Amino acid sequence: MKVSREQMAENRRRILDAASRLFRDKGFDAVSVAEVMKAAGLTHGGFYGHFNSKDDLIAQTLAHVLAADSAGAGDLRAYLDAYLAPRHRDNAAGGCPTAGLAAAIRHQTPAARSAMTEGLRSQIDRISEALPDLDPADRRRAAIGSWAAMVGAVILARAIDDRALSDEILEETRAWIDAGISRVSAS
Amino acid sequence: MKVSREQMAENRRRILDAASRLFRDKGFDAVSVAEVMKAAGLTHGGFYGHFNSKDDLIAQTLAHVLAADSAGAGDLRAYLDAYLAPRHRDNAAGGCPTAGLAAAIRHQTPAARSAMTEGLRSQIDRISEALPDLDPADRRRAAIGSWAAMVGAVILARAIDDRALSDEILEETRAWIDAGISRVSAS
DNA sequence: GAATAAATATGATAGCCATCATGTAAATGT
DNA sequence: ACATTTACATGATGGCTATCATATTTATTC
Repeated sequence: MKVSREQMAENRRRILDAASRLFRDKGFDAVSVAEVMKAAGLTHGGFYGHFNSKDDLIAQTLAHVLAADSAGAGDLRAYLDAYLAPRHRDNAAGGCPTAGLAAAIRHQTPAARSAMTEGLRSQIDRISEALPDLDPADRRRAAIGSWAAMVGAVILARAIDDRALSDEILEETRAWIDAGISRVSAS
Repeated sequence: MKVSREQMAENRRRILDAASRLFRDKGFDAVSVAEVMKAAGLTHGGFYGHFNSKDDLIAQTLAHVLAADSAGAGDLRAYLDAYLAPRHRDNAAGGCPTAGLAAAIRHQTPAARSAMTEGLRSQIDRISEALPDLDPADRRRAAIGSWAAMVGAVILARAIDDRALSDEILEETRAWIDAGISRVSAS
């Protein structure tokens, strides 16, 4: 049955939100279109009224979730603490989309890669701005190196089955980044 | 037709090698059993004489490739330079299995996760040993932080479609790690 | 060297999933 | 109010793929 304009807009948002969580949780391939629609409270039939294909959904979901991710790095230390924490590691569905999806984007369409590119660019800028006032080149370097370590650490921590080692990866990476940032601020 | 013992052993090796390259290149889901067998010069029929399932192949391939990966970190600076290089980024099929597969292991069987855990453990030890002689705790921290950044940087560099930004991610991460290691050695 | 065992080939099968076709009912515009 | 549009539901369909069944051919064993 037909629904109102606003209802349709809300449905679209629900689909994107559901897809975002499911993709982060299980990966692009392990989530079916029907599963996403069901999680959004609909059936699979209406899907192609909103998106051209599953690939299109993936690209739009990425743009959606990477844009929403814009919050965060105001207080860098607090962001670091929350990011490199067991709670974040254990909450992929609600966690950072970059940590959850970046590795899979290599195998996606150009539109998806493009969304990731813009998301990464703004994330680097955001972290850079949160760093202490110094030589812009040093800030950018620290932002890139720190972000790579954050994403890598969460990916590694999620990949292994040894809780103690996983916790250690998070904590030592946190301390390592912390020391690196202090080094920059102190120079 | 039946083949000799040694032929069978070589076939098994060929299957694992082919699987290793294909999985790194395209991901676990995008590679079919038949594709692996064909790349190994066989047909799909013989597969279940070597492995119990595709999941079994994945777990054994991981153990195989992570063990073979043992080389590397003798000269840490050289390893870093080669790892965080466009050539490595562009050669996923022949590159580091951790960078190529770690993120996907979250969705695999316990056996696969276990193989990854041991691989990560020994990689951290290897990097740690290659670091300058200092407080063991500092060495371990530097090894973990550096490895997280290396893996993260290659994953990010592969995810985006802007060559210049991708190159920058690699180079700045390299410089950032380099500075971090120097800091440890100098302390 | 005959008999047996076994590795691989060829050829199903069954299930999942993206996508399409069609029906239906409610919203929108006049 | 009526006609029309349209968002979504239900119900195919075709392709892919993991896995299994059976045949074939050759190593291994006695």
